[in-house]
Amino acid sequence: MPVPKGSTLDPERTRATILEAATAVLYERGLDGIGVAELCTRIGVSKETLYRHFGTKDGLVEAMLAARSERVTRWLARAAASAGDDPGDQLAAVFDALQQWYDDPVFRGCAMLNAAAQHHVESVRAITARHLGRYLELLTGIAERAGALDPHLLGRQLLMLVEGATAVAAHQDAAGAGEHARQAALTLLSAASRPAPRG
Amino acid sequence: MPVPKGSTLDPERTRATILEAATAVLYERGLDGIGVAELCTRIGVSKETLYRHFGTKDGLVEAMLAARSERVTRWLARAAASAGDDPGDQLAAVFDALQQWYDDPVFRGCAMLNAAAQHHVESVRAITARHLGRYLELLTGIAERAGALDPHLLGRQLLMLVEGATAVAAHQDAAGAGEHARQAALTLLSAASRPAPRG
DNA sequence: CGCAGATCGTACCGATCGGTTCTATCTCTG
DNA sequence: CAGAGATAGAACCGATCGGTACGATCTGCG
Repeated sequence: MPVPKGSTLDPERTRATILEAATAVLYERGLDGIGVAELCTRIGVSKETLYRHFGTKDGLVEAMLAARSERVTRWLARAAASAGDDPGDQLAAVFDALQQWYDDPVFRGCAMLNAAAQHHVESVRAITARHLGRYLELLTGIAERAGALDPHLLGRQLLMLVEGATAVAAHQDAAGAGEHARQAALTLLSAASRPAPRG
Repeated sequence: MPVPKGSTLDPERTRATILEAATAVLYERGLDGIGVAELCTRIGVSKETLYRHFGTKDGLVEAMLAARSERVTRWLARAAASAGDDPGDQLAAVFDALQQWYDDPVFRGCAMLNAAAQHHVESVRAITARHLGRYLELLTGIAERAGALDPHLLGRQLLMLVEGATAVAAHQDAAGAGEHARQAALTLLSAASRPAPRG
C-alpha cells in the first residue's frame, strides 16, 4: 500500500481528527471567535497540516458544518426510529433527544443557525438551509405517517418548534424546554389529524 | 441654554442618529462583519465622534441592541393591543406582524439571536436573554387572558413558535411562515384552555 | 467678534488576523 | 538503509482590526 492506513501519518485519519476537534472548538468559541493559530494549538496540529487538508479556514468551516449537519440529522432520525412505529412516539422521542442535548454543559444553541448568523458567506448559509431541509424532511415524514391532513404544513410547524425550543433553551432557560416543546408538538399532531376544532 | 438643541451639533441628536444608522448597518452586515472605519463612513460620522458617544464598539453594540429590543417589543405589543380584547385575535395579530417583518427585504432573522451567536460577550447574551424575557411576558399575558390552564407553559411554547418561525423564515423560506406559526399558535391556545384530548 | 465645544478627516498605533514558507523530524515503503 | 511523503514548529507576510491623537472646521453663545 502506497499510503499508510490507521497510523499517525495517515492523511485521512489526520483529516478526521482535525474535523472532530474543530467541530467542538468552533462550536464553543464561534467560527470567528478563535484564530487559526489558537485553533491549531487546541486541535494539536500544525497550521501547514490544516491548510494542506482544507485549503482555507472557510474550507474547514464548511467541511465541519456539513459533517456536523449529517451527523446530527442521523442522530435525530435514529432517535425517532428507535421509538417504534407510532408517529406520536417518534415525535416525542425527537424532543426527548433534544432535551438531552439541552442539558449538555457544552450546549450553545443550534450550530447551524449560529454559523449562519456569524459567517456571512453564501456557502455557510446554504449549509444551514440544507440542514433545516433535512429536519423538515424528517418531521414531515412523521406528519405523513400520522395521517395529518396537511403533512407539509404540520412538518413546518414542528420544525419551528424544534428550532424555537433550541433557541429558547440556549438563550433563556434550558430546563424543560424539550418537554414543553414535545407537549406542544403532540398537541399539533393530534389536532392536525382530525378536523379543526373551530371551522 | 449652554447646549444647542435640535441642531447638527446637538450631542443627543448625534447619538440618536448614530444609533439609528448603526442598527440597520450592523443588522445587515453582522456585528463583527464590518469594521469601525467603514461603519462610520456608512453612518456619516467620524470615528472620534462615535467613540466620544459610546466609548468602545462594544458600547455601541450594547446600546444599539438594548434600544432595538425595546423598540421591537413595543412594536409587537402595540400590534397585539390594536387587535382588540380577544386573546386569540391578539395572538393572531402578533404573527401577522411578524409575517410583515419576514417579507421585508432587509429581514435577516432575529437580531438578538444573531447578536448572541456572533458576539461572545456576556453583556450581549444578557441583552438577548432579557429580550426573550420581554417576549415571554407578552405571550404569557395573552395566555393568561385566554384562560389557559398553565399560562406560563403556553407562553413558553408560544415563544418557541415566535423564535422558530423567525428562524425558519430567515434560513429556509419566509413565505407563509408567520401564517403557519399563527395557525399552530391558535391551535395551542385553543387546546390549552380546555382539558387535554388524551389524559 | 471671540470663545467653547462638537465634529470631521486623516494619520497613526499595536495587536491580531488568515495564510505562506522554511527546515527539521518522523513514519512507512521498497 | 534510502527515499518519499506527512507533519511539527516557528518565522514571516500584508491586511485589517479597534482605538487614539491632532489639526482644521463649523456652530452657537455671550
